Amino acid sequence: MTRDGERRVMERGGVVGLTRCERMIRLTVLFPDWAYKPAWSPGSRQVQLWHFLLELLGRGEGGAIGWGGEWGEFVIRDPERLARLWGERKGKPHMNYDKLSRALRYYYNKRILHKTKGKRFTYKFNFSKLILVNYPGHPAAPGHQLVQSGPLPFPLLPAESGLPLCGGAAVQPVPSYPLLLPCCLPKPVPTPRALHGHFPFISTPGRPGANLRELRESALHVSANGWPHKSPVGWDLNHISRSLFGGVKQTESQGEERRAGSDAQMGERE
DNA sequence: CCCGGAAGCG
DNA sequence: CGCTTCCGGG
Repeated sequence: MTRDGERRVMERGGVVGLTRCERMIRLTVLFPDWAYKPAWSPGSRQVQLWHFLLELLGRGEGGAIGWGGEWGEFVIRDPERLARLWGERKGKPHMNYDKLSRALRYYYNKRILHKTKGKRFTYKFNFSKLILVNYPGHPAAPGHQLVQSGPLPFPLLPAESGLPLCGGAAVQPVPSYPLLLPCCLPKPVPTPRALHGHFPFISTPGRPGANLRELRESALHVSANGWPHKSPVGWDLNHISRSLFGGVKQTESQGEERRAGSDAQMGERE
């Protein structure tokens, strides 16, 4: 005997027999498979550093790196060891923390990371720029590898409310319909001003039992696996990557750097 | 430690 | 493009 609405809510969406809490926690980060293809295989790109970091963080890789502090904050406990692991992954045997941290600093402009000042070896993910896939089912979508699952200290925020839906120890109540969808903003954005600084998520209209796949495809032009189509014209991962991270050189010549509120609350603000 | 410019590489 | 390497400066 179960509480109504707590179980079997989203079978069509891919969730079978999970409680609401389980669904809420079973948020998953998926990376495209090119991130794990060896560098020499055709059509592959190298793993990026932030992939690697999330991978280690998700595994609870003891010692070298771990979550700490606020949501999205992580501490590098053993910098040289982390650098060694990173160097092994990239085939750069002379990697060290000095070089790795330079790579991290390049993420500042791209707004993937920023530094939490005062705390040594402590950085913070800007999750509003990361592609997260709310994929509640166990098997990873075809073409993907599961790199992290389980409780995430991710500050997942619905685009409109700005309230955290799920985060680490303190889990907030969550609606019983699909939470978030991966949002890779299409290239011709109708209202760039309104979307500027928003989270790369779209929350569903609150239809219980709504079909995730339908919503994804209709609203976001992504395939069933949650990632965008490799459409003939410029809608592949290169463009996604550019539209999310690229082209943010941000010359502060005008002092017009003020971003629209929603992004600032997880980015610049403390 | 942390920051970013500069150059170079695949 | 996403680092890697190197480095002067704070």
